[in-house]
Formats: sequence, C-alpha cells, structure tokens
Amino acid sequence: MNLKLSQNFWLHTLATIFENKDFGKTLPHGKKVMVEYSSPNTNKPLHLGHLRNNFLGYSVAEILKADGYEVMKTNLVNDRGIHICKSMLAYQKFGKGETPESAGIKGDHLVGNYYVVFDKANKRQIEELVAQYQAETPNEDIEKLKEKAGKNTPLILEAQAMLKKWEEGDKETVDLWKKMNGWVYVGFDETYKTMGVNFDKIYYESNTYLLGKDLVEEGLAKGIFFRKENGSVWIDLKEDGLDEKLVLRADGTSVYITQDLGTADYKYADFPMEKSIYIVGNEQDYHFKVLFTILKKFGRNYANGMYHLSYGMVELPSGKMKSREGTVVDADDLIAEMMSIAETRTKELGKIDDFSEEEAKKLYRMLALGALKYYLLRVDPKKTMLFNPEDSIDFQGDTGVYIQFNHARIASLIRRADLLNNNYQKENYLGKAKLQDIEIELIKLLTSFPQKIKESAQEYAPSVVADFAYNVAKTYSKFYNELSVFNEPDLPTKSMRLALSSATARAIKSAMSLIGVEVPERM
RNA sequence: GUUCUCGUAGCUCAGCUGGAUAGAGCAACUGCCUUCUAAGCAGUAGGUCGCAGGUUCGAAUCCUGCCGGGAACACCA
Repeated sequence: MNLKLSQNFWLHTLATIFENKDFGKTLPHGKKVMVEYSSPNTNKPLHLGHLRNNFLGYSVAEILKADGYEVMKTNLVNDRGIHICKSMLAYQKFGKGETPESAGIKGDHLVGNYYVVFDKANKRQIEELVAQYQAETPNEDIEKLKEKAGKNTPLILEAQAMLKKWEEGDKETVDLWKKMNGWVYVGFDETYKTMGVNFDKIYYESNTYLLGKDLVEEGLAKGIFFRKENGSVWIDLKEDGLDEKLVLRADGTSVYITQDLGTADYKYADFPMEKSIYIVGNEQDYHFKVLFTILKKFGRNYANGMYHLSYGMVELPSGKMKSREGTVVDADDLIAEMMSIAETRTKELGKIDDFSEEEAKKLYRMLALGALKYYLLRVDPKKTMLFNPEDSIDFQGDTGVYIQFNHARIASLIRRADLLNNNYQKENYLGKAKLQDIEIELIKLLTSFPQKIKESAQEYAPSVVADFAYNVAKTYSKFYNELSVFNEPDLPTKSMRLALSSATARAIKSAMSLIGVEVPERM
C-alpha cells in the first residue's frame, strides 16, 4: 500500500516535470542585473584565461536569466593606454604597411605580433641602458638600474609620447589607433562568435577613461577624500582594513580607480540595476574591495548590489602562462585543435557517415566547445584551476561530450517512439506504470533542478549547474543500461520510460544551455 | 613585511550555511556489444581530508597557530 502511494507520487512528479517546458526556471520578476565580462585589451589576441572569463560571464548571465533576472551583458573594452601604443609604435616602425589581408592572419593576432615585436626590441634597449648605467654608476644595485632602465628606454619614451599625442587627439595617431583597433575587433568578433558568447552593450575605455573626476570633487566635498600637499587626492581606508589609496594624481590626471568610479555611475545611469557583477580575475581582489568600499561611502544605492566574481587563474601543467616565455595558450588555436580532435574521433566511430559536411562541421564545433566549456566551468570559479591539454580533450567520463552523448542517445529513442506513434502522455502511465529504484532516483534528481539553478545563481557558480547536468546524464546512463524502453512488455511502464527519457533530455539540454553548451540530436 | 586565497585518492575535481560507512572522473586491473548509440555500463584497488591544537554530543566543514603553493599591496591598468 505504502509502496503504491510512493510509486504514484513519483509518477505524478514525473508528469509535472514533463509538462513544464521551463522546468527549473523562475519566472521573470523584473529585477535587473548587469554582468560585465570579457574586457579584453586590444593589443593582443584572446588566450586561455579569457576563455574561462568569457564562458563564466556568459554562463552566469544565462543562469541569472533563468533565475528571473533581466540581464544586461556588457563588455568594457580596454582599447587605449600605453600598452596599445606599444603595438602601434612597433607597427609604425616595422610594419611596412602590412594588413591582416596582406599577411593572411586575423587582425588581433597581427596586432599581437607587433606587441611582441615591441617587447623584444625594448628588452634589447633595456639591456643596453643597464650596461650604460653600470658603467656610469658601478656601485648601484643592479635591480634598481634595471627598474630605471625599464622606464627610460627610447622606445618606452616614444610610446609615452604617442599616448600623449593620442590624448591630444593628434590625427595621425588617432587614425592609426582606429585602423589597428578595427583589425582587432574583426578578429575578436570572429572569436566571440566561435565561442558562442555575445554582449548587449560594449563600452570602450577610450570613452570612459576621463570619467570619475567629478566624483573626486564629490568625495572631497563630502569629506571622504582628502588632498595632500602636492595636490594628489587620497582616501584613507585603514578603518576598513585597507590602506590609503590614491584616487587622483598630483597633476590632476586619473588613475584606474578614478575611472572605475566614474564608469560605475555611468553604467548605472544606462541601466538602473539591482545587481552588478564584474567577472574579473582574482588578482584584482584588492582593487574591487576598494572600489566597492568607496561607492558605499558615497552612499550610492546600487553599491550594495555590486559583486566581484573573482575567478582563479588557469594554470598549465608547466605552471603559469607567461607571454614572455611563449607558454600562452591562444584561444583560437585551442578551439581549432579541439575541433580537429572532435572530427578525428567522430570519424573513427563512424556514426554520422550520412551527415552533410555542414552538419558534420556543426557537430565538431558543438563537441569541441562542449568539451572546452564544460572542462572550464565544472570547477568552482573561485579556484585556481589546472588546464591539462590531454584531459581537456578527453571525451570520456566527467566531460561535456559524455553529457552530450547521453542527450543524443535519448534523442534517438524519442525519434523512434515518434516514428512508431508511441504515446507517452501521463494518461498512459499514471497509476499504472511500475517504477524501479533507478527510475525513482532519476526523477528525484530531476526534481532538484530548480534549487540547483537558484543555488548557482546565488553563488554565481555555473559549476553547480554543470555538476547537475553530469549527474543527470550519469544516472540516466545507468537506467539506460539496466532497463529497456522498447522491449518493455508492460505498456504503461514503457510510456513512463519514454516520458522519463524525454524529461531527462530536456533537463540536460536546459542545464547545458545554462553553461553555454549545445547538445546534438545525433553524434 | 602586511593582507587575501588555496591545500580532500597517483592526477583533476565534488563535498565546506557542522551530522551517520568522505564521493566522481582520469590513470591501473577484471568483466559486458546477435536486443533502444560501448563517446557506454558493472566491478576491483586506491584517502592519517597539509600538520597541531580548540569549540561541539558530533569537524573535511567553524576558530587559532604552524607548514606549503598562488596572488595582491605603484602618482600602472
């Protein structure tokens, strides 16, 4: 009797899940949240670290949507500054009019190459300078000489002069800047498209870098900031466990924090949000603590909703990625390699020989990105993680491809059921079907989807949803191996199994879409 | 030096708002394709939860100290 009650309870639970197309998601409640992510520099192409950032940002935005928020995805592009001038200067000196078309490489890579050229040439100049200094002052500490040389090479001085020209609006400089940034944007757009991420609004630092000076005045007037004798403006945050922090230079120019203060107001005026999430690496923890503390002191009503999603670095088995040592994993290269591996593996299995080339390519991309995204998102965002190239292309076990595979398998079942006109609406199984333990386990698991979405939204942790998807796939896989759907003689039970399979497929698809991963119908 | 952060099986990670025998995957080994996709399933083996104290009826989980890894502390961004 008890058993029967319990069976019916789970059957009804299944029916409820099956009938709710948006199962797991919260209805829109109108609250607004801004998610800022990606935020690349326009002097070099995207790398592995950016991939974690972009996948996280996109996923967090999707998860917040599923939690009922109205989401504005933004990208604050760092398109100006001394580092940009370095690429520009190197191009001016050594570029010989090369273009992405003439060189046959993506614009972001081309510009990145000139950044490297600058760095190499500059390094030689540093060595020369240090040697010169040593001859002049043999007793001085070598590290100090290196530091001094680093600030005074002819190339650095030229780059600084160029930055000044840019700020003054010098036409030639600005034109070069526009041309090269234009190349980079074409390259970035291509990479973003391949990655499957996008933005609702793009901010450019060239438009926002002067913001915040009025806030300095406001801070002085409110007595939050104070001016030192040389004219520089500071805030004392010792009571908040932080130090004194400069907010305006003695010459009246802005620093990073000045700009971010102004940009915060600017963004809020654009999109009056309850929450504002900054997806930025954990090396900037201190900066964001200071930023948020200042905004709270200013009494900004949005300040309490600000959150720095401080994600950990991605390390390689050989250690940290270092551009100087050439150990940076390029995003485009990595994705291309993953696709080629997906292609090889798929061809070996030979299950999609009837696919058109276009369909096949779409699948390779889906599998490659699925593997990569899942690999990077299954880990708690806050933690430093290891990127092991060999593991990341693994398609077995706790991987994106495993989950995709289970979806494809169910899709195959459903196709067959539809072909046979099998009906699996609840009338066919409620009160009649018999549930095995593994089926109850699966239904229970599906039931937890809404709370998993809530949890991942509250923690800003896509890993929670990723883990859910994996567990569903794993449990389904077990069910699939233990019990047969089409060979089940009891018709109500057969219907129930089809409904359960269908509900599972939808949960997998839905959860995977929250981490930005598509699932195939066949693979 | 100060502050932050991490330390769970050989490796990569879950678990951490305290609760019973600490879970996956990879790698190793053993089985399973004439039945719905084997990119799969089942099983074996593998752990003093960095160390030492403390709080508690109870600690991987909370507190303190130590050890070890990473990071941040510019009139850089």
